[in-house]
Amino acid sequence: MARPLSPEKRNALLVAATHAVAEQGVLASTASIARRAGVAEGTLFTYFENKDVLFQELYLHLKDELAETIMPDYPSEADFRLRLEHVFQHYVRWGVANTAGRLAIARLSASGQLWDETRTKGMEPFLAVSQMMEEAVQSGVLLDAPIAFLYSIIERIADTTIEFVERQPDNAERHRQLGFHAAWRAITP
Amino acid sequence: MARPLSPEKRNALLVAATHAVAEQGVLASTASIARRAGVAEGTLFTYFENKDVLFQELYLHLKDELAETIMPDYPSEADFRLRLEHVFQHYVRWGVANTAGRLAIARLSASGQLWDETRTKGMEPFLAVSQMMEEAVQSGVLLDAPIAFLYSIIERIADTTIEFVERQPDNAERHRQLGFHAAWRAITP
Amino acid sequence: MARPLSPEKRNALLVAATHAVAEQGVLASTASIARRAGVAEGTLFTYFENKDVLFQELYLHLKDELAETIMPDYPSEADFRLRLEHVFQHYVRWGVANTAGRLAIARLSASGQLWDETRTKGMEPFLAVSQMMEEAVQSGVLLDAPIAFLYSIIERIADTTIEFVERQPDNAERHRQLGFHAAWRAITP
Amino acid sequence: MARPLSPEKRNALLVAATHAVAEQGVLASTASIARRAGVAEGTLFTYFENKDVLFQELYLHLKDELAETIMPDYPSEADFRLRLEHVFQHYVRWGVANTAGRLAIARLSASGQLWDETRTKGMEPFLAVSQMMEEAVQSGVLLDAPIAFLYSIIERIADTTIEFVERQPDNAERHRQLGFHAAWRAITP
DNA sequence: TATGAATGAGGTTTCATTCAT
DNA sequence: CATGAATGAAACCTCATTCAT
Repeated sequence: MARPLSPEKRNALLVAATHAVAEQGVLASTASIARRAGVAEGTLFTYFENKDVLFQELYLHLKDELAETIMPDYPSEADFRLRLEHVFQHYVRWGVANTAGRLAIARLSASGQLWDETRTKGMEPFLAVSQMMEEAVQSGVLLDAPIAFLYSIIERIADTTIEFVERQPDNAERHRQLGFHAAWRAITP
Repeated sequence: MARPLSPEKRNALLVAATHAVAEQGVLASTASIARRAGVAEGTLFTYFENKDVLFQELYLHLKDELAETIMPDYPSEADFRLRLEHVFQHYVRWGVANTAGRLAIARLSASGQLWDETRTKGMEPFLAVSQMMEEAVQSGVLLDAPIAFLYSIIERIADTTIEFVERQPDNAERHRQLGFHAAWRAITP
Repeated sequence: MARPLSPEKRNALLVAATHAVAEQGVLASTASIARRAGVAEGTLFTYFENKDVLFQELYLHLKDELAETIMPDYPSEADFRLRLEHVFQHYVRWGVANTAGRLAIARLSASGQLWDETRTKGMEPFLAVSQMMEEAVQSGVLLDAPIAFLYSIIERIADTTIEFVERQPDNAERHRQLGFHAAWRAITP
Repeated sequence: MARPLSPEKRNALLVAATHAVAEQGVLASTASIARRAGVAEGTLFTYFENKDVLFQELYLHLKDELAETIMPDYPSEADFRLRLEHVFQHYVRWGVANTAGRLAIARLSASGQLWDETRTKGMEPFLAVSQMMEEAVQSGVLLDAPIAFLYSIIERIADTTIEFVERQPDNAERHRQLGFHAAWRAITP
């Protein structure tokens, strides 16, 4: 079966794309991404049909990575607050440890080049979280609002928290607590 | 460069750029912007040195527009909560009435093409707000956190609010109240 | 109105394309055509939307050129044989004087890249000829066959004649007479 | 190169190439030909040194196929007219039954990519025909002209005949007679 | 030998910018 | 100053060919 498609090469391309997009946004050239990944320009196109598709797959890859940080030891039995704090703090942890990934997601998300379908697919791995929030809304623990609204608020406050942890790493712990408290207060009655 | 002959033309270019960037992000071509503005391709470059500069000036222009919505009847004598609510609700009002402008700001802000200097300049018209927040922190009304952190949270919750008002215009009033309450609770002890 | 599109430049591009296509067929690169025409690579695309369109327009341009050789002093009052001989001999004259043009037409025509619409349009300037042939068929001077069939035969014999005139220029006159006699006998009962 | 392992594969490639060239001319990609033949991209190059060589061999292969239709029961003892009619009608028969092959020959022949050597080689299997014509010229049955000229005329009229038989299959017989009569009249005094 | 991923030169086209009009 | 044709670097992508498997 000749040389099989190499997962390492595909990964190298995604990593290269992550950094390129983090730095230059969607203006990053396919040539620069290939160079960074250490493959020929043409090779990029055996792994990704075209630049647009590369961006969609990159977004999904990063979301999956994030999900893998958050979901594995998600405490599905704990109380709502602990579960949310788990999500929040793991989100922040990933964001801090993964500046490029976080930036790339933000750049792609706001670029105007992301397909609706991609955005929707990117939410799938977090299904358990939104289900939990739905329950929490019904039980009166969370504000009576669309969960997308509540989720969005948490996400935004987490993003802000990440930024401040990065700006002042010494105060990391304080910002993370501040951040979660703000988020929790924001979405509870 | 200093005082171009036609403020109308400059404005038409900024309006065109707003819509083009809202739709296609920084990949919008200068030609498409000029066409939209009803001027020749080359004319764009007599009003803006190059594409990068156009983007910086567009960002500042939009921030100024936003400031003009928020600041004129800012109730500098009212209590902190009222002042903040003024800012929040006017921000939301502008955002809802100015989808393209809001999107363009978001796209530029996350594009990786915005200069730090531009970002800083964009905050100047809102000086009174941050001063107020600083006082509020000192007087214990707001959380003891960097005001940039608090401001960022408000901004993000306001953005989220705008999105939901746009998605469900019928529930506009409810979302605006929900939004402000969430923001207020998030940043107060 | 700035610099107007230059007919000279457009013509230079068509001439360059004629020679490039005559030499290398549709594999001729747009870059090589632009270089030959003495313009920048990008300029080609301000005159022709893309390579395909260039080829269609080139074909029509060459057909027009041919028509201008044949049609101006077309003896519409002469008898059928004289009229046909006029067409035949002028066709041959143009072909001999215009090797590149003739080759380019042949290459394009057999390339599989020519649109049906283009082929149809290319026949318009020769309307008077096909009308004459139709009359001649009805009056019994020509074979009772589709005129397209008859026309095609004349064309092919003329092409063959051109080739032999080119191979043996000394026998030009003889070949031209031979060619027309063959054609005339072929299509008359 | 000399004796490839699988004549079936080589043949599949030639058949695939015939159809690909008939449809897209010399712009047909080697990948598309390989796919059509049901072999891997690289395999094409174990059977044909490169794309150019593939085209030359394809042309010769098709000419051989044509020769095999015409030559086997060539009536070498019949009179000139019958012999020529045999050639003409078998040529037409092959062309009608082999649209792709006929088109491929035409595309290659006019592509500008065919080597002179290839064109010459392609005429070899028809040697008997040109010898017969030479005799016929000498005996005064055919026009006193270069036999290449006469042959070319027959070929062109046969091509035209094929086209019209394809366009109007109902009139096949009529067109074939019309065609041969035209050809015969064209080349006899 | 057959496969198809890998390569990178080169193809077409876009586009920011310049400059003749 | 306004125009838009002209420019050519550079973008994306294709594709003939090579080569590891």
